[in-house]
Amino acid sequence: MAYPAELDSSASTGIAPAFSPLYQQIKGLMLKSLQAGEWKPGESIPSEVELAVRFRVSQGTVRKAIDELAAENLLMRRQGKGTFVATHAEQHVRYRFLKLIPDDGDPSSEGPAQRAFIDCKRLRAAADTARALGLRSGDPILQLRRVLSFANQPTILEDIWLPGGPFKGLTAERLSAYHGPMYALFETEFGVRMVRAQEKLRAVLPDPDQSALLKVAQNTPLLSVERIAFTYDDKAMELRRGLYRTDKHYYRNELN
Amino acid sequence: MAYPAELDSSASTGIAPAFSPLYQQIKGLMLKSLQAGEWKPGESIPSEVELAVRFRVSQGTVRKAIDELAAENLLMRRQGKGTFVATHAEQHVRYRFLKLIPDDGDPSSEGPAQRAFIDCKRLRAAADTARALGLRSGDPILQLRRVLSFANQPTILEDIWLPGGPFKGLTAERLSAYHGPMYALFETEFGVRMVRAQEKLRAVLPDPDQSALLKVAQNTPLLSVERIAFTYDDKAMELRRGLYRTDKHYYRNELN
DNA sequence: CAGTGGTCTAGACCACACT
DNA sequence: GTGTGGTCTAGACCACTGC
Repeated sequence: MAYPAELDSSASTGIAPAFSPLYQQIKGLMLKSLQAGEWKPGESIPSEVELAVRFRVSQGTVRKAIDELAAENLLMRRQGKGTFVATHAEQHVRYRFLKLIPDDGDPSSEGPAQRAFIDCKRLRAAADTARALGLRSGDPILQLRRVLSFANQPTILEDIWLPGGPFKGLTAERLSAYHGPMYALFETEFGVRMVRAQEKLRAVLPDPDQSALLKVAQNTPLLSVERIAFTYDDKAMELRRGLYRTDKHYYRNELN
Repeated sequence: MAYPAELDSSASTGIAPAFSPLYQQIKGLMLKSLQAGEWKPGESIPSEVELAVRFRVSQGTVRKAIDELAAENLLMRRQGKGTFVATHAEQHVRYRFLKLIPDDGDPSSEGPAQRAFIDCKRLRAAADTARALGLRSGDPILQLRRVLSFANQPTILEDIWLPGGPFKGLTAERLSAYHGPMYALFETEFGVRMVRAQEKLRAVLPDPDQSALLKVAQNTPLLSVERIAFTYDDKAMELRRGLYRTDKHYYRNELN
């Protein structure tokens, strides 16, 4: 269990010493362990004292590294139990990235979403899709389309694009068979953990296909939500275009 | 400079001891100082060592309190200079709550917004407005309407409701004369600092008035953004309904 | 009880800004 | 140089969990 101890001696680089605190370097090493799958979603990581020994620093320094990773929702601390790798499979963080809330404000009032997969095909990336995912035009990708219904009303229409490589073997059947958040399945089946995402929102009108699938009139304004989701290494691993009905729901955002 | 030292002795309450760490209590005291205006936006607060002496705790404990306040954007730390009360008047935090970004992604490309105040009247709060602001129906409130234009194109139509009491003396003239973010004026002129806000987003169609003011067709889908903004004590101090054009801009959101 | 994370302290030293 | 925030350490003790 000896460790490379590749901590920045801050010499020999010559140009741009760029002071990096110890705890940042520890954080980087821990990120590597997460990324490499040494610590898997839902599992506990070694205790603070163990890590302090391993990295040859004080417990306080390890602590500060963990603090930051916890603040970024990569780790979860539980007093008395340990520190755990965050996961999309837990009850109370499910749908962490879904900000659409029913008007009454209680997400549990309408029960879980009903999901219907309309489509799942493999094809070659178009230019814009490729760019968004950091691929090259023509690279193999996977395209999904699904409808989410709440209280038996179609509410969300989503088109999803995934890079073909990491998601080899993903089929409509496996998606339909899986109960729980899609990102939880990505974690367990493909080792892809979505860590962070950015969304671009617009108000749009649906095209005929879309209005039919959502069962709304064509002049119904809908919320367009384009999401790019990133993994540990800040690599884009999913492009998603959602169309949200907002007559009985709203998109909630907190500003700080 | 003696201090009340009203730190939780954690006795005598009887029911629910509810352990509260020292740094949380310090944080609470500092919040009071902010709220009371002892430390004003833009100014520096006492140094960590001074505060440690004042509160009779170690510097590390003060530090942790400040850390949390800084994480909530109430304070700003600047190494070598000091810790400052956050403000909406600074260049690099201007429009912190405005998430509408031009399609090219560069908020500075189109220069500052042109503002035009359409309306400013005092009236009595309707039931729903009153509830949102924590007032009673009929309480005096102030209603504003303005249009923000980017690159000479009307882009945002906003209706704003403010409680009459704290904003006594606010007029259309003062608003028009002031150059800079509206929230910065609130800070300097009325001692109201907006700290946090929540927004509800929907896709809607404009009514005739709205479409005329934004110079768009009536069947143009628009992004409706309803915001409630809060001050230090988590008291709602502003209700704002915005209509955003999203043909050349998008609403950007980061998910963590 | 032992093991975990959480708090608090005191002191040394570093990086940065101003003068 | 002085004063500020930032890092790192070592140790003591507290709160929570589960055996």
